Amino acid sequence: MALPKVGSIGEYIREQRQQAKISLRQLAEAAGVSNPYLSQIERGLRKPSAEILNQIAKGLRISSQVLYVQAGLIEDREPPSDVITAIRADAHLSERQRQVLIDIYESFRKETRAEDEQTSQNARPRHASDPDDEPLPEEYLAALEPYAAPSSNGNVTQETKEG
Amino acid sequence: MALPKVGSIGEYIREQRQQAKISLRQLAEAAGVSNPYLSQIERGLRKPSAEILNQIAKGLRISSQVLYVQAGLIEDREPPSDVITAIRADAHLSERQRQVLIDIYESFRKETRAEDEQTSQNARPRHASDPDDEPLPEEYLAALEPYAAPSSNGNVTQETKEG
DNA sequence: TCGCCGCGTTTGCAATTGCAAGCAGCGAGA
DNA sequence: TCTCGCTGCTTGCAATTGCAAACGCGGCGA
Repeated sequence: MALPKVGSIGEYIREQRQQAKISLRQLAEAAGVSNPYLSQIERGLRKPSAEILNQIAKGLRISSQVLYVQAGLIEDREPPSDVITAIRADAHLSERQRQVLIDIYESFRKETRAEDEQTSQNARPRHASDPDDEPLPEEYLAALEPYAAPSSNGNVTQETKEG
Repeated sequence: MALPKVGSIGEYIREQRQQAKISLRQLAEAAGVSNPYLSQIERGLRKPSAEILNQIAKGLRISSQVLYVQAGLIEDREPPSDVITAIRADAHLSERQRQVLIDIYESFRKETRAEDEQTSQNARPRHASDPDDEPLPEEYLAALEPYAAPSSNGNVTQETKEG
């Protein structure tokens, strides 16, 4: 249902606000938005941006994702079921880390499949480049480098930093 | 502050787009936004609304949540990642492979968290006696051994995100 | 040498967001 | 009665979004 239901997001916010027994102005201040604007949002006259939505969610102490779903900004809670999807959906990982994990995983899959190549239905090729003939390049080992250190150093060194 | 890094969302989109090997115009059409607007978004000149972000996510075939987190629209205090759940649920992996993947993943998480730690006090405090802090023992490297084939090409594509 | 096509970018402009200021209604206390 | 203080709502207005049109650049075939 693509239908944004712009109105319903406002109703939902109002419901939540009244359930929390706080006034429009209180929520507005807690959320850091102006009172009139919140009023218009609740009545469906304005379509708040995600930033505002996020602040309102904070003011209401509810998950912003719930609000986003209500607003139609997130399709639905689609929990990633398989490993690769989960890795891809993990926002905590850097792009490189993601790639390393995926490639290692795929290599593992291949290794296992070679051992018992009877259960391979569930396997699904993810990339156009099927890494069938390439072992893990040293890039991956480089990514693992911090862990290859002898046990004299127990700390993890960052590979990339941004600032 | 959460330091939204509004610019980084554009870079991220551009990265994803180039990784998918599609042109700006193609993505724009797939996402249903205008080409110039997408151009401005990618260069950080415009801050796209969540609606646009959602459409771009669809065009890129990636999770919109990831984009929202990148845009700072969702606090990344998300539920503990489904990556581990997915790994544990994967019947094709051996127990040792599973352990390797999980440990690598957790180490990655730790690195990233160490970077984020300045901005969010929500990060889990880590003590030195925390058993999770151990580096990967050589056992894990042994598990990776078959892939450690020393290819003579020292070609590591190092992507510096920004300077 | 043209013309054509695709790439990303720049340039105005309509539409919209989001806010400050102000308005009307209601209950409490003097 | 008047006056606070609170509720939510209406009204302009600056700032921003998002787009259509047009631009410069480079490659390719006639």
